[in-house]
Amino acid sequence: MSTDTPSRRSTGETAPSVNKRRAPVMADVARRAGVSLGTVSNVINNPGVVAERTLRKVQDAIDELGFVPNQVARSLAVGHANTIGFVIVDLANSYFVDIARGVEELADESGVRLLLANSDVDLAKQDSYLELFEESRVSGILLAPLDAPLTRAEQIRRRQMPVVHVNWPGVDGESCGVVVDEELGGYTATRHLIELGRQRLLFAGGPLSLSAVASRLTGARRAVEEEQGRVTLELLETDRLTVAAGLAVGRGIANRPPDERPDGLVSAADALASGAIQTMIYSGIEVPGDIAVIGYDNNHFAADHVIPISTIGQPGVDMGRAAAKLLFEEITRVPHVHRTITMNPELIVRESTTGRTWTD
Amino acid sequence: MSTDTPSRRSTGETAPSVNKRRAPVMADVARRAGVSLGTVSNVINNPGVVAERTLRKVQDAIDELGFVPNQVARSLAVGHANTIGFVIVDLANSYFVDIARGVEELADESGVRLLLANSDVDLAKQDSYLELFEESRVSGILLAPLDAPLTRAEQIRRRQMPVVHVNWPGVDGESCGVVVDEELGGYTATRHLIELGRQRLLFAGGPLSLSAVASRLTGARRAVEEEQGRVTLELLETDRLTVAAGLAVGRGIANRPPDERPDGLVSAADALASGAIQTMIYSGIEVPGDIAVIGYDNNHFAADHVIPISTIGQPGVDMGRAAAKLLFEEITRVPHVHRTITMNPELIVRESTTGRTWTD
DNA sequence: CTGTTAGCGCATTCAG
DNA sequence: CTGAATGCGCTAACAG
Repeated sequence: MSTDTPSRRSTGETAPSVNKRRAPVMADVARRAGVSLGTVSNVINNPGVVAERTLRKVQDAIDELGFVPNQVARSLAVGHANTIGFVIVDLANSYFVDIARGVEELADESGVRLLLANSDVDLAKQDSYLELFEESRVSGILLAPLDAPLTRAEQIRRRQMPVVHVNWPGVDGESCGVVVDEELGGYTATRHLIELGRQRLLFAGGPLSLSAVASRLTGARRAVEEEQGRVTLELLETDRLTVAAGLAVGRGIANRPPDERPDGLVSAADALASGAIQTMIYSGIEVPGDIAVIGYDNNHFAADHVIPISTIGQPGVDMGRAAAKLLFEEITRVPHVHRTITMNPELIVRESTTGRTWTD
Repeated sequence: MSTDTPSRRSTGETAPSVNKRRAPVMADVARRAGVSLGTVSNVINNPGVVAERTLRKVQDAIDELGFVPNQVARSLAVGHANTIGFVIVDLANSYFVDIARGVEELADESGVRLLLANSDVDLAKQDSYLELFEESRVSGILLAPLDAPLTRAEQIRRRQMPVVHVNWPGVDGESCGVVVDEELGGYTATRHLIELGRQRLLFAGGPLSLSAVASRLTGARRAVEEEQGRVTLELLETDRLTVAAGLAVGRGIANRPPDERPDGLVSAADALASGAIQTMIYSGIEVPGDIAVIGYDNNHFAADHVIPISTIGQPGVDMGRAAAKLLFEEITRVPHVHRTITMNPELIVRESTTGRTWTD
């Protein structure tokens, strides 16, 4: 056995082609270690079953050759990949990144690899990635879908590939999903302001065609109705849930006569709240003195705002874990009825409602 | 040929086991269409070569069976996957999401699929995903690495797997990389304030151990030195590049006597600038009247700020495209010397330096 | 404990 | 243009 570099064949090649070093395969390792192919397979997948001495011999051969097992071949042989795929509607939204983090935690614990794909709010791309994952024979697929018919996902599910939805309830009785109780979030936010004594509330957010916004509004209305007329709720629908839209909301409020302004603002998103707060402060309105403001989403910047923003936090990481758990159940065929797990949002109280600010 | 549901065998099975519907494979399609396996393969990969009539027959069989080609088997047979992998240091940073978008654009155009993995600023995870991609025999790997030795990446590269770095220069002469000229960005930002007539500048950012921050500072110093004493530059190192740190910066400025305040603030990040602007406004300092502020990164919220923030934009999408292009060159063995592509940042002028605000 | 062998599902010759 | 045969690299029996 030659001890020189294994990367170069000693058969004087006459062909002008590049001496393209073929990646070493198991057979090469077996030959070099002087054992059979099956044994090499065992040291990789079943080390406990092979003799210490053999194991070391093979390990050395692997190291010397720089052998990297071919997952593709492995997957073909075992019939599935030890991998799950996650198609995400919008990677720019930290909420989904949190979910991905949760999924990954559980995947790690289960020794499963997680592959991500960003559909970027594009149905065609979403479908394309779903197909890629199906064709790649991943063990299962997680889908944080965009607001559109999920025919491709259903099709895939019908072909026996486990698909679990995140931030979407799933098809009743046919698939699993993990969602957060948006209505409860809207209720909780509004209730918080009411308990602080606010009585003239304004709900800002939109478009209402977004089911999340609509649910939050429903929750807000329920909280107000419970007060039997002691509290009013005004609705201001916005085009989007952005800081820019929030600036406009704040401007609108500032332009009213002081006694016609709300004393509490329920904002359907932190970005909106941020914009509103910024313009209101700029206009001399005290937050929360004159108007208490609560946001929604617990975006990263909410805590670091001039006036830290009270908000409703979504348990992204926990949702990801829950979704991954459901998926693993389906993958391992653990008997379970398809269900939708609804998680509770969390009230996070900061200065935009309670009044202590960094200036104190 | 029975026309009833293809999913159920008509051979009365006596086994109690679940009637586990095996996913249809090419052979099933071939049998159903009454052609051979090779022909089915052709209609999928080489439709032009097969007769119209045969093609339709096979297509129908595929549809009826719900056949989904097995990429794993395909990859094994052809020796590689039509896929590239992108290991991203931090998905929560929109800069990298932009890069990913650029990569995907080019991948789409090339008919290559893109798989993402989030290393989440964790070296172990970064290595783990690099291994996954190598074992999965992707065509090539893109790596936006964290600030640590890239031994695993080099190892992989040495095994003939193309690896291109993004936001990292690459190993000189051995690998390719795409970076942005941070020093030029710092220079451009500072030059902008100087051209607006500002003379007492403050550079805020840190920690300086971050090479990006250090380079931006170097650029800022160069711009000031060119003025030969007409302009001064003060340095305020921060712990982090967050809104919270920016609030502190603003507070520090506000607490000074007015005549000791800078008249221009070069902030190493938009988040920092945002915090500073918010506290300064809150304290009655005019922006940009008293102090012009420029940020860095062109984060999404910079444009939607109370006072829209002038900033230095990094061409994330273009960087992604450039990196993908380099990778494809390596994959297709287009002869090319390994090189580092340095892209130029872009000055984006908004109200925090020029003075028009939404209140006008 | 180790060696042998038969597929996994598909692409790709090469004949017909 | 179509069909039969061979192999991609590995796992999983099974036999030794």
